Formats: sequence, C-alpha cells, structure tokens
Amino acid sequence: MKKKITLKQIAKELEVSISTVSKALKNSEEISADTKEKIQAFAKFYNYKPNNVAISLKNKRTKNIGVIIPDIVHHFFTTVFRGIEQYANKQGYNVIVCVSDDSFDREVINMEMLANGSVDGFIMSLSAGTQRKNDFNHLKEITDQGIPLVLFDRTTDKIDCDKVLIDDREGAFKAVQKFIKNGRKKIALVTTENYFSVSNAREAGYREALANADIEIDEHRILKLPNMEVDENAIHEFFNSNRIDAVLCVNEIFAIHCMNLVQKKGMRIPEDISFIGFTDGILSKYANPGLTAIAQHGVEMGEVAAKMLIEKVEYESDDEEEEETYQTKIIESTIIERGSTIN
Amino acid sequence: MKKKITLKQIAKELEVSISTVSKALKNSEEISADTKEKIQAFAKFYNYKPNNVAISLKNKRTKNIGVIIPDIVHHFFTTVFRGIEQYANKQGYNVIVCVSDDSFDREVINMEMLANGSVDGFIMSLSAGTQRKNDFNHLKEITDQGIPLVLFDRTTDKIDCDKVLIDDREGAFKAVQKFIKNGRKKIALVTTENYFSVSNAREAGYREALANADIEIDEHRILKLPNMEVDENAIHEFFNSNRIDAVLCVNEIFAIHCMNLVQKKGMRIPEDISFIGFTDGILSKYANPGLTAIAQHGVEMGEVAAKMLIEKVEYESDDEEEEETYQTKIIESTIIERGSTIN
DNA sequence: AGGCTTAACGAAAACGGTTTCGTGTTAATA
DNA sequence: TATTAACACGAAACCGTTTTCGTTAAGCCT
Repeated sequence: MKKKITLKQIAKELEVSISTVSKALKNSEEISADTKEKIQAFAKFYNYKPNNVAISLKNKRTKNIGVIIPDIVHHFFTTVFRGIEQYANKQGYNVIVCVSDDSFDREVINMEMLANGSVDGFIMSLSAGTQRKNDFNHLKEITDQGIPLVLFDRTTDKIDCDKVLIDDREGAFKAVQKFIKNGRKKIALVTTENYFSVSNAREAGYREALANADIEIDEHRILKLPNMEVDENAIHEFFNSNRIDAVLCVNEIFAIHCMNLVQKKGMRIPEDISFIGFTDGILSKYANPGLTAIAQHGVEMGEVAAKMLIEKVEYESDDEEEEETYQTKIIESTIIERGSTIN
Repeated sequence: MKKKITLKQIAKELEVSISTVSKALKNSEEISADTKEKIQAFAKFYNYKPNNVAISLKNKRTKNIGVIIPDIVHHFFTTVFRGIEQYANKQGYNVIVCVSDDSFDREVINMEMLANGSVDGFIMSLSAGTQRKNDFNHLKEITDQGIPLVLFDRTTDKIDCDKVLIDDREGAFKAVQKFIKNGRKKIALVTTENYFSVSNAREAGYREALANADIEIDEHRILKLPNMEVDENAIHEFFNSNRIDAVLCVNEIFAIHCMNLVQKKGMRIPEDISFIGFTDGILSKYANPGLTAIAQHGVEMGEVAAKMLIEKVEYESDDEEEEETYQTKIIESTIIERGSTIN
C-alpha cells in the first residue's frame, strides 16, 4: 500500500525546499531546467497529484456544487441532474447530491451540511414540504452569505436568485390548443392539489387556452387527485359522470392510469378520446398507444442551471462588491407526438 | 452580505487566542465558565460553523464518498443511488456522483478527479467500456493507495475489494422455474450480447433451470439484441419463426417491446404467452398487463454498499496495517407477480 | 518565604498546498 | 575592483482548524 506522496516528502527526498518543488511542478521560470527536470521526473515516478482539499482551503473554492432535489428516483429530476452533472464536469466541477425527500427538515439539514465550505454554490428544486410551509429562511441565509444559488422548476419568488423555469403554462396551453385544433371540445384536466407551483401554472395554461377558444370551462372536467397513490375509483367516477373527448394530465402516471381505464371501458385512443401528458418520460414512450407528451427538456434545463451557477461562482471570486443581478430563464417545452393524439 | 466568520475573527474580536476559542466552542474543561459563555454566545450570535474544508485537511477525512455509475437516467442505478445516499447521509457523509456514461475514459477521469483527496472511498458499477476493455488498472491504483472501494452489480473478479451482487443467475432460475410450474415448455430468452456479466449470469440461470427440468435447450429460442435501440424486425422475425409460450427478458424495455408486439399479433398475455422481465421498474408496474418482474431491491443494495464502504473507511483510519479482508454480499431478488403470468 | 499544585489561557505545530518576498551566488558592467 | 543585475532557490505567511505543550499567576502548604 503506497499512500499518496506530498510536496513535503518530495522536498525532503530531493533535498530542496517545498517552495522549489511547488514551483518546479508548475514549470515556473524561477527554477533552473536541471532542477525542474529532476523534480518533475521524481514526481511523475511517484505519481504525485496535489491534494484537492489543501487547494480548496488555499483558494477558498472547492470546485464542488451542491444539488438538492426532492427525489432522485424520478425521471424528470434525474434528467435535470444529468444536465447539471454533464456541464459541471466539463468545467471541472464535481457535484454533491442530496435528496430532500420532499421534506422541509431534510432540505434544511442538507443545506447546512453543505453550506460550511463543502460547495461553492447550490442548485435546487424546492421540496413539497418547503412549498407547503412557505418558509425560505434557509435559502435566505445562503444568499445572504453571498453563496450563489440557482432554483429550478419548483421555485419561489420570495427569494432573489437565478432561476430556471419550464413554461408550464405555455406547455399546457399548447397541448389544449392542439386538442382544439383536432376538433375536441370536451377537454378534461387531471391534476394534483394546488401545492405545487407547477400544477398551478399548468392549470392556468389549460384555462387560458379554453378561454382563448371561447370554450366554456366546465369545472366538473377538472379532476384533482390528492397524491400520487392514484385512486382508481375517483378516476372511474370521473370518466363515468363526464363526457370527455380529450384529457390533459399533469404527469405520466395519471395519464397512464386514465388511458388504461378508458381502454378497459371500450373507448379507443385516439379516435374516441385523446391524451396528452406532462413530462416526456419513459412511460410515455412505451405506453400503448404511445402517449403524446409535453417534453420538459430536463437535460437542457440542468445545463442552463449549471452554467448560470458556475458563472456566478467564478465571477464572485473575482469581484467582491458589485450590483447583484439575477435572471430567470425559461426552457421551452415541446410536444412530442405519439399515438394518443391525432396528428 | 455577511460572510462566514472564522475562529481567528472571533479571537481577535474577543481578544483571546484562537486556541481558546476553539476549546471554548468544544466546551473544553480547560476554559473557565465565564470565558466559555462569552465565546459561545458570540459564536452563536454570528452563527459560527467550522469550515468543513479545514477540518477535512486536518483530519485527512472528507466525509465524502464518491459514486461512479454508468448512467443516472436509469431506474436501477437511481434506485441504488438512493440507498447509498440515504445511508451515507444518516452517517454524516455526503455523496459525490459522477456518471461514466458507459465510457472507459470517463470512468478513469472521474476516478482521478475524486481520488486526490476529494472522497474517502468509492462505490461504483463498471461502465460497459471498462467491461469490454477488460482493463482495471484505475481500480487497482485506488485500492493500492488504500482507498476503500465497493463494487456493485457490474463488477470484476480481477480486483480484490468488497462487492455487492444481485443473484442474477438465481433470479433467472426462479423465473424460468415459475414458467415451468405453470406448464410452459417453450421458454424463450431475450437478452443482450454478452458484454455484461449480468446478462451472462441471467442466461446461465435460464439454461440451468431448463436443464434442471430436463427441457432441451433450443438455441433458436435465445434472442440476442446488440444494444438498447430495439430492432423491431429482429423481434418480429424471432416470434414468427419460433413457437414460444413464455419469455424471459433481461430488461424491461425488451419485455415491453415484445409484449406490445405479440399482442398486436393477436396473442393473449398471459393465456397464450407469459412474460417475466428483469428489474422491477416503472415500466413493469404500468405495463398493460402489468409485467411480472424480478425485483432487484436497488435501495437495499445501495444501503449495503454504503454500509460496507463506510465501515472500511472508518476502520482504516483507526488501524494502519492489518490483514485486508473483503466480502461479497448477495442481494436476493424476488419475483413481483403481475398480470403477465398466471399466478 | 519558598516551593508546590492547579486553573486558565496562549504559542506553535500540523494538515498540504501556493505565493510573496527575501537572500546568496555568480557574472556582467562601470 | 567595486557595483549591480540576474538567477536560483529558500523562508515564511496564509487558508481555518485541532491539539499538544508550554507559561503565567494565584493559592496552598510547610
């Protein structure tokens, strides 16, 4: 077992000073060619690599970024994470992930774990708990300390920082518009309770598109499910008591459930009833028929978030006091057409 | 913007030495009650938290663990990661993830990025590139340096280290046995080319179960697809030219594709043909009919891997030289029964 | 009063680097 | 020959902690 070698050890072995070794390895002009060669050869032989922790301490920069998300076993977040990791790695940053599990407390704990020098900045999507509690002090503390923060998808306007959003409203709008173009009039929405800003935005887009086409909004055609443990009976009841020819679902799971159910009832997709679901995930792709989906481009979102964060991180270190200026970027969603709609 | 306060600043402000502050905050007996109270109050007021990087340097322990996986947008890996993160966090460790994207080079680069002090140990699943290249020098270097390493799922026996495996052979065996118990005789296997140790193990289990039941193995009933971009024609051809009443698939995607296809051909699942697929993911759950699956218990796997790693990490630091002893743990898979088989 | 213990605190080394600012030697110049 | 500039290297500070080992002064004992 050969432990990593340090500058000090090299210096002692070669009977020079630590500074000489450090400079030689950086190819400094100060050091003679002879000495440099000798030191570099020795270092290479022993596979010397500077210790990241020491460098972090010296530079006051860790080259780590912290990502806190509600869930990792979730296609959308995973996708965004992929984008973050990809871009960050390319820029020489590593990514530390913490999962809040949609709990306010865990989110706070995770932030505190990382905030004491472990990372140069944060990228996060708020936990359901935090959104429900409407308490953002932990974020405030971070930004007050001058630590860069980028919020994505599940954000809040109570905090001043960079943000990356999906045009949920616009996505729902386009989906409903597509239904209307296909001649559908009895358009339903299957959504969650209004905890999340996303569901609200999607519902808004749904309403707007209908209003825009002078279709009266029938509140009975809006089904709000309390959580992700889908209640089959509620869906059953919903489709029995309403005449519906198109359904917009705020997530894949709801869509798949509804599709399976209406097919069992003998309805044909897309002839009798069309479906569009939010978030183009694996389920949409492999559903039968394929589910036309509003794709969120998570990877792009992650890349954008990482880019914004790293820019702030590298800027901050140069300039001390400066007017902070924050931006909000919108990632456009697109409709991926599949068999569940008439194209 | 109030930057984090340091011991030095507290010391200067209160006109005591740094050591006194440090001790006071640790409630050392050496410091008088008066002084302690004063310092603690001051520290609390300015929300003092020790700098993690400095502590890491001092302790030569980062409390970070590195996870390198081939892919993160992949249900199984995500699940394992969840288990790792959960356990690690509970023990006060953070997790740095790097995605190798199934490339040998990226795997090597990622390891090198983290190996210079950024993490205390590694948990990884080998990239396809690495398995194909059969080159494990980067792992050897890590273990030679005494850095703990735990391999999971996609491993190699060329490296001595802790391992966590899934009983792929046994899982396939049980699946085929179930088919046989249901009276099926013409049992097919849909798998990948033999790059991965997992596919090999699964194929072995398949063959063993058939041999065990004195069913002759018909090589035509084994379909090997070159990659995940499923070739519909190959599947079509396969089901047309073979009489088959049960199919074991080495992953969900293959299973879903095959199920959709045979259903289009008018066959009924599970009456005419049964399906079992590896890795109980989201697709199996929401397939129509639901796909009976061999569940891998990724979360448990991750927890076990993290536990093994952290034990090694904390042990190493105590004891210097010691007989290294490595273990291999097997996570048992279980069959989740759904509509694609007769139960 | 002199010697002792003990309480309360500070100085300094250490972790592993980087970087600024000397400093001694040599060779070129006046 | 004395002065100086260039060269090659080293000492030391610094990043923020922890921890060992003094050091000082007060209080006690004989």
